Amino acid sequence: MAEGAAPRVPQATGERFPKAFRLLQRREFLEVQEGGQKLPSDCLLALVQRNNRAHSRVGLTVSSKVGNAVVRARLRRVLRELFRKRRAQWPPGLDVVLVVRSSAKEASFAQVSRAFDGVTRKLQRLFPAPTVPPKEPAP
RNA sequence: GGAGCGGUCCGGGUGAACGCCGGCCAUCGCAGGCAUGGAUGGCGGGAGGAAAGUCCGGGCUCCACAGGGCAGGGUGCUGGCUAACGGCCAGUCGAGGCGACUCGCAGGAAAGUGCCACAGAAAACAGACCGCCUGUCCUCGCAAGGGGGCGGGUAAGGGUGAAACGGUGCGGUAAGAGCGCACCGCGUCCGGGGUGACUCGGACGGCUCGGUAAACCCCACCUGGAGCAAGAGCCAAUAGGAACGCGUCCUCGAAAGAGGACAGGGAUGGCCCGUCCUACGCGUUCGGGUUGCUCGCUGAUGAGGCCCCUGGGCAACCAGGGCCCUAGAUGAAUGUUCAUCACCCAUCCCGAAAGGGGUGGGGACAAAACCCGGCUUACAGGGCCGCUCCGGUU
RNA sequence: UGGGGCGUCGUCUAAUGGCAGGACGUCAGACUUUGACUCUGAUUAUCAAGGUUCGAAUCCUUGCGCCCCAG
Repeated sequence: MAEGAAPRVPQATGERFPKAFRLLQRREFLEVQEGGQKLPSDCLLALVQRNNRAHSRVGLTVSSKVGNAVVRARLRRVLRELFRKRRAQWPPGLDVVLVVRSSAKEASFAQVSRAFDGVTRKLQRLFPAPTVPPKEPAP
């Protein structure tokens, strides 16, 4: 697991959402879930941990208790859309796992959007804009 | 017009912006030790009728070859279709409905075993509680007759039960009984029809044969196991990995070796047989566990779709021709916003009505994960076709 | 996604096809000045819908829910 060996990352600005901005390995999820801070917000639960990258990455966890495949897919897509649009408001250099609670089963786009903004505010408060990378990476 | 039955089709359309996934082409000494991946641009593609449940069947892959018997499992009216099936088509029988039509795990209970609680006299080689009839004895009574004891006949009647040993009627009898007769049921035989399930007709028997096999079982047929996280390949360094040879005994032989016998372990889902391989250790040789990546992986060399022609078949389906089509992810791609049209609901306005317009709201079930054939279950709203019954009008 | 297992009072568990039992709970009463302990009584269940059977928790079919294993 070479942290500095990332391939060329596309433009970090704009509203694109390539795979480089996402958590893709079970390892990475477990690492954040073990050592990250918990930020609850309505139907969402965010787990945050610093990474040593120039950008933040997000991973989504929607268990089968939330609903059937259609409901889960809709929530995933809505959250990805929100991350794509609001990514610029997030502090850089973070790995975030968003866990969807079962209360989101009936939630509309507006409700999920409100919960997502709650996560954004908490992130901004915990990691103010001139973020200094930590001296040693998390274990 | 009303009520209903069956079949079949659809599952909102168009456009715009920003994104996502993969394909082809081009560019980039962009990343990595390699396998391989990434970025940017262009062009075209991107969920369902059930994609679901995972209830069956098959392809495909590996298990060394996929064999025989037993056990186990599955199916169960008949004939056909199919790669196969527990599926489909046609028919038979049974049940339901006035009918269109629907439903049925629908073989065997006279091969054997088990079970049939409670109630009831009796629950399976029947039996006798009450009752009915009757013989004899005692007794009461003038008598008719009554009561009791000991016997015999009976299975019509009673009550119990899910079920009581053929049913109904007539005759018959002391009372009764298939004891006799008629019809029905049952069984056997004969004849006709049908490939067959079965059916039609006749004769005879004379009632002997309860239910339960989604109880064991019998009969007929089918059946090896696991599953794409199967499996195959690639890569730097360190092996504990892999392959090959060597087991014991006997005979022949000087030896090399040849032949025969036997034991142990393992694979073949279980057991037996058969077949195949040889554990440990030693020697020789080859090379790579894990991580990661690629292929498998999306099909034009398809069990593909349409049902448009031709032929066969009642049909399912088959043969030939024609046309059409096919997402490929792997923390897992389809979302957000807007415009507009069509549909449904509520409400308001115009209008005699038909209808027109405004505002607000609504649109189900459910998302590929190797592929295919079925089954089952879920589903807002709608289109089309055929048929049945009832009522009205001409 | 694939494979496997299980559903009985509020909880943990029993029940050869024949009245669903027990323990811990809960409630009420008794005992006690009160409480605890103890005693007595009550309460409450076969995941759902069909089918087989005289009769189903049990057998069959379909559905629903939960759990486990495999990266």
